[in-house]
Amino acid sequence: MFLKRWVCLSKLKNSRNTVKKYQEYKQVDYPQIGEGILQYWKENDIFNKSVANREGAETFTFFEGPPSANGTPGIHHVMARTLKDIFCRYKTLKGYQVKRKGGWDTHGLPVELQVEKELGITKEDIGKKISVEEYNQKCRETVMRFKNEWDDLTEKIGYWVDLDDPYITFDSNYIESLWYLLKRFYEKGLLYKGYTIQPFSPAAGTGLSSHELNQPGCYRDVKDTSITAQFKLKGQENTYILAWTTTPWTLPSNSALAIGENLDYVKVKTFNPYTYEPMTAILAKARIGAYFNPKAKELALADFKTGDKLIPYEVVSEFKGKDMLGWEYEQLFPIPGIALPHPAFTVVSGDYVTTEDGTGIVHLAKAFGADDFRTLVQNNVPGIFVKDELGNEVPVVDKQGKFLTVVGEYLTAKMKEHGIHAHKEFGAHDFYVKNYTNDDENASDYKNTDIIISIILKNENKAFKVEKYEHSYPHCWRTDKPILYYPMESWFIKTTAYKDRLVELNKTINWKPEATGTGRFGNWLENLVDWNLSRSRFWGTPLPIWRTEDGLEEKCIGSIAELNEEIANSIAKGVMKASPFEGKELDLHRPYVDDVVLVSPKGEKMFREPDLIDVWFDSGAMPYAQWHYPFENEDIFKANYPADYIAEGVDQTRGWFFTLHAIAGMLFDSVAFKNVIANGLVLDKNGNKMSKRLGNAVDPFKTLKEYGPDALRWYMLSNANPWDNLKFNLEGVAEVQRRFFGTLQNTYNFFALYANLDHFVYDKAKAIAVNERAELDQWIISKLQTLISEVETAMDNYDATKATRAIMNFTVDQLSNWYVRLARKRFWRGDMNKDKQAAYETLYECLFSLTQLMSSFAPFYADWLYKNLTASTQNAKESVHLTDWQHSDSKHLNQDLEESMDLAQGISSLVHSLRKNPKIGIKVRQPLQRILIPVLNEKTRRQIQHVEDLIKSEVNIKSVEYIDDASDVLVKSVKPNLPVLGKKLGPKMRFVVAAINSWGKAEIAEIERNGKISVEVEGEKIELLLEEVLISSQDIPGWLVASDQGITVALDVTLTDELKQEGIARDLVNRIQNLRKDMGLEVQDKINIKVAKHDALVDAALSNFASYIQTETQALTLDVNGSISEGTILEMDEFQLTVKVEKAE
RNA sequence: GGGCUUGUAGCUCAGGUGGUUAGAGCGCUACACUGAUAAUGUAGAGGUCCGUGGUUCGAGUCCACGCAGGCCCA
Repeated sequence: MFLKRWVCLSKLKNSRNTVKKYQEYKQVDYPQIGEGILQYWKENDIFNKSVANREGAETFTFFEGPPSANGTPGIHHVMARTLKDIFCRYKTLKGYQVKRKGGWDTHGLPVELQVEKELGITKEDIGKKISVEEYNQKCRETVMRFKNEWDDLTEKIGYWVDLDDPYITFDSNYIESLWYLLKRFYEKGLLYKGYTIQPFSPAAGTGLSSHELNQPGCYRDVKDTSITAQFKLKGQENTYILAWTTTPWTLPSNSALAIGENLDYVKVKTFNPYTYEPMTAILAKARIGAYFNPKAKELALADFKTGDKLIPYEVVSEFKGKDMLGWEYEQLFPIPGIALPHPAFTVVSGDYVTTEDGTGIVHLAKAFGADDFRTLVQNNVPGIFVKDELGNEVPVVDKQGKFLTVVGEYLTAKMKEHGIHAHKEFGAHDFYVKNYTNDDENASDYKNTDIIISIILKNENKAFKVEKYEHSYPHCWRTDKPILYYPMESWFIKTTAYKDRLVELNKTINWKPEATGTGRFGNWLENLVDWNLSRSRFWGTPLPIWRTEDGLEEKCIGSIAELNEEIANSIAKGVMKASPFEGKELDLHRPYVDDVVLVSPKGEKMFREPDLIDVWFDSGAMPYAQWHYPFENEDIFKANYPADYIAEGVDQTRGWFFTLHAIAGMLFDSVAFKNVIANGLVLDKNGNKMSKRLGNAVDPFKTLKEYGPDALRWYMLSNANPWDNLKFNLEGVAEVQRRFFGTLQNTYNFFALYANLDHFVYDKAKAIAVNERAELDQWIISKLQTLISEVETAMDNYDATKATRAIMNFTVDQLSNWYVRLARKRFWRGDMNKDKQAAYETLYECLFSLTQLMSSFAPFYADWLYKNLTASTQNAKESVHLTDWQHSDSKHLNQDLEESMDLAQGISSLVHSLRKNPKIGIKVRQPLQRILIPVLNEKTRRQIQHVEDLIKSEVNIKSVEYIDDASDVLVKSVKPNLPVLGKKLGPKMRFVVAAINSWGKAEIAEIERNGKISVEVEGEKIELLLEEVLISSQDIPGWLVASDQGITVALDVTLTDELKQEGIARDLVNRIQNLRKDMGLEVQDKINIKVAKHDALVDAALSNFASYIQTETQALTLDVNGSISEGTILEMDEFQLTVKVEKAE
């Protein structure tokens, strides 16, 4: 239905015979408006024009954070994409050229996992059951599977971005740019190979991703042997630091202890509970209760006898953690051949140390914990490693989860020494750290490595407490065995080297909300660790580093040309027979790059490091790679770097936001973006995360079909700040549609209806000057100027919520509810005259301005309305999106008038409220004589007088009277001006306030007369000045009074005969209008009225107000007769009236 | 476990620098309007401002500690 109208509208422009210049709509179908306008944009190439129009203008740069098209888009993508869109549209209106290149994120684990699932394979099968070539081909197909859905959504929600020429991260040109950047890192010495502690499954022989570790059921409660070990302080007799661990097998690898600098620690004199040797223990003060029985507190140390159950203890000193820094202790397991130089075996600081459990002192083993590793690296403390056959440093536990021989021999010797017997004979190669051998744990005398270590420590006076401890520990989802944290080789970008600069650059970025920049992102930068680039996968950007087998020679390739040169060289030297790219399209992915074997300067074969790089590097490099910089488009790149604006979900803080920032800061010494909005999540209406599994996900396509794009966008922006989570509720979308779009549409229809009747067509050149228009017109125009600057300020500050709310408030409350309602009669009464023209022009100008103000947020509806309004306008722009931003015109701003109108609105509201008072109950149609307004200053009186007529007609009263100081009916009240008095009086406030509140007429008169008054408080005299109190009028004796916000109004409720007559006349008009409507008369039809005589009052009303009744009802005659045949009986409030209404011929 | 964040009416949200009676929209109740009419208006009811302690003459607002939800990281 709408489409037909749309066609009509398009024809309208060319049809000279059409009477209606402004299309009227009985109903609007918002989804169809969306579709119709989208079609119009496509046919007329509006998006491209909006960019091309600004050729040569200053650029506003936006970077698109690439989504991945391997899944269907959800409702939260509408949020993210809307947010991106609005500022680009706004800046375009403001005159900037805004190029927006779309992009696709195509690599990474999610794609690979999806393909594995679909093919029913695991990572191990790749290269065996399926070739890497086939597998990657499958990934390439999968990753763009839902591109059409994405493009469809992008268009339907009106996100203007270049979808025809997007950047794609798997593209060879894109990868070439990545290689260029990687090489720059490499040349600066910022790309290096090192270790990182990662979850590792010895049973499966593979590392595990954090994704795999977060699978449900991976963390399980298990009982492990826990030890509180004693680390003997060097040079002190029998003094031990206590440290607790749930992984005793890591104790031989201990090389430092960590404390919390601000925690309190104590030295406690006591006895070892296993050997009963006297000792001094060091632990956190807060943990005393966990290690010592309070019942033993009263016991004397001297009374202790070997074997006593209760062990006495005595705190002998107390100190802060930072006092312990640098303390040295003896190695717990002095295994022959494993010694370490200073500062090994010392106390260091760890910010993660708590007193929640353990001793408040944490044992550190560099190879087996990420925190441990980081802390020891930061403190330059070496870890326990031994050299393998190749001379590489390896941990004392191998990749099968078994202690190396050197430890195994030590442990077997200790077992013999202490006579420890187990369920089997232990050889030097039998010490598996977790039960990876599947020994029967129920076998008699079963002992695992942890238990054997415990016994040795107990016997050697090195264990203070050994017990089973239940905790949650991750397990491998494939083998069900507990995982180990184990050092794995990895390539890193040395972000720590640029930490300070990155922090500094971040301070120049405008974050919305600010806290994300200073807090979440700022803290992340402050605690920066090197960026682990390596991923052991198949589908991704290969690391362009080739190495000789001994690792002594290395090459980093920075371009395709360089690669080809090296290949040629390799072929020339006879290492390779032919290039793997010979005769086919260049593809830098695996497996082809792995087939490239280069040759080193020394003539050695060089193989590519098998790692892929973190996909976040792909997207973080988009400012450069999207333009294939530096190989192409250097000029475009330079004009569009850094970005003025980006927006993504807050979950990207450590993802895209960081990688953009790191690459820009480290290689270009620049920020990558100047303004950023980190938007929150879209939750369901109950605040739960949306998920397809739970079935609470909202389908964006369905929602668009039902509500159209504009209401959806508007709702998302206006309901809450985008950086807060949004509880998405369809009822909210419906509300926005009803309240905002519905009201606006009604206002437009009202305009169109009457404009067409009056043949009004807006012509800017002929418009009446604003200062010659009615007060009401000047007021709404002034309000409009205020609105324009509000929207502008909000948008310049990246605050779309404020902008949309301001527009909504203006449209609904000011324009529709106040302006149109009060000006209504001007539109329908009489023939075209200057006042009427001014009303049309004013309303038109407001609507027209609104189309531009709202166009960024509701691009379809705004353009549709714009086109309706400009269908008859000469030389109108094709689209509101091609217009130039209107600026707030200060000469139309009238603060005084706006204040007047506020008073009018406030006073009207008070009178309405009085009329509704149950004691009075006089409806608005019944005129009343007067209201009384106390005014304490001239300004207020003048401002009210200004809008007196409005008030009178709005609340149907005859006159407004003012009472002031001169009048003795005025009763004033006084209250303290707290902010002013508070500063002056401080604690004495209470008494002074009480005094002021007790004041009567006399005191108020005194302070008004003298400008000051003296009060006695607690025997002290205090002088109060006039400006320290607030005087208002709140009561008029004998009148019905209402007051609010400093305005007081009294209503005269006396009904004279004349007022009653007018009330009757108005009632009659009302009933006759209903009759007219029932009879199906047109607005312009004339009638004749006959009324039966009733009583003196009614008859008088009819004769006195005859002309009023006739004008209002368009009656040519009004006869009052004794009786009427076939009349209609009208139900008046208190009586019945017989009338006969006939259409006049 | 850590960092950040949110908590105000049944629901969604406003509430610069502390100030007397904490606001709006929706919903609800009542009324009005009936020539914007599948529209509209007005009024009313509805609140231990998550809790506890503290600072202050005075705390929704500032501080501390909790509780509950969320995101990210371990």
